[in-house]
Amino acid sequence: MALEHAILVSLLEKPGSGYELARRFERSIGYFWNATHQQIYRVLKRMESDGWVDVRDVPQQARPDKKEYSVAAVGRAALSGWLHEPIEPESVRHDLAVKIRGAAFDDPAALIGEVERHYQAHTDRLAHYLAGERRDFAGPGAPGAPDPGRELQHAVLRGGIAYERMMLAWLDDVRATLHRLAAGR
Amino acid sequence: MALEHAILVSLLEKPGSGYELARRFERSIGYFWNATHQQIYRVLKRMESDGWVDVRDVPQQARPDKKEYSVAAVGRAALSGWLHEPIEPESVRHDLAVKIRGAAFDDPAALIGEVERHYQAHTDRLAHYLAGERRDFAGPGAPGAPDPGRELQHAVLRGGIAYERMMLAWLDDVRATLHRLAAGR
DNA sequence: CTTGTCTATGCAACGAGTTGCATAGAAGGA
DNA sequence: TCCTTCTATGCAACTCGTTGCATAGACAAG
Repeated sequence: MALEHAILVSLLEKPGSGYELARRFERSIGYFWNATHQQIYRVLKRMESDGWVDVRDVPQQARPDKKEYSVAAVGRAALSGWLHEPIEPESVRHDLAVKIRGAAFDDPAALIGEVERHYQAHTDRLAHYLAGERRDFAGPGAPGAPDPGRELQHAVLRGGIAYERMMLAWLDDVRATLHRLAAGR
Repeated sequence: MALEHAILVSLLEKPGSGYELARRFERSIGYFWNATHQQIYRVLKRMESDGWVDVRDVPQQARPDKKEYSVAAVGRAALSGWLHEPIEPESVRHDLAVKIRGAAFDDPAALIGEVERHYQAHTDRLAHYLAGERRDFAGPGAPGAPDPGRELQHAVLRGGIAYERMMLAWLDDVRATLHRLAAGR
């Protein structure tokens, strides 16, 4: 399991509450790792009792008080340990691929709308990534030594961009295939 | 949940036992959907009691008897229903992306070996896909009307190939970034 | 001759992840 | 004024998925 490690990374980048983490997972981080607030709260509790994170009560006006979490030494060590052990071939789950193969036993043309919806969703996501890239990684970076955090975040973002572009090309291919099958019946 | 639907598609393509399904999930299908034999057996039980699949006892010599499952009318209808309802933005989980961002708080250079291992794994997978493509989709196809099943399986395979190529390019990019960071310290 | 692998199915226990619900004050729109 | 949304945390119940183990005959390698 790596949700705890994803949380550690996110908290190292910037400490925050469970709620804030959930929002980050919805936005930036959620594009390569997602989790609901329930999961995050539960895991944070465990991480706290294991001494991986420290908590600090932050009173607020005009909104509920929050608990701000930050990474403790033990958590940093745990992350380091995880980083040094190999991980394996991520298990993939592409619902759409199952649907496409399933369409052979149903009406292939009925999938065209679905594929177009996905095309649109990936177009939006790509635009969002590109906007983020322009915003955060436009200039040549600060003078002097490169900031590893910034460089690595950019590398992950470039992966997201490459993924979306690949998906768009493939979805276009799939759409053409579905049209061809619909025409040739 | 769509494991049941993945099983339906696989059984429509070819009826088989739980064991055989598990092997298919390890091989071809498993590249875009994975499941262990336990999960498959449990889900098959439920699908059977729901009338989605039919079972047939097949005695064998020199090996244990098996139960061959095939899709029943109810299962076909269930699949059709699922195919017609929209599915949503697959939740992605890229352990490696978490590791890369985490490396900023540890030693980036220590990740180079890991990235190279993944590069090798994706290279192997790409070779496997390409071999499958040559084997199954080399010729111009049977004369006359195109076979939807064949066409759609090929479209999914092209997706796998595009994915692996994208991953290889990105991993190369990541490796270069890590080298750059390791040098500039 | 023993050990290991392959086929084939399954139970039990656990951990991961989802869904529904509850609370509660502040702010903004119909 | 009422309804919804946002912030913030959490419980309870459930389903999904993984891991370890068990059985058992056939066959191949050491």
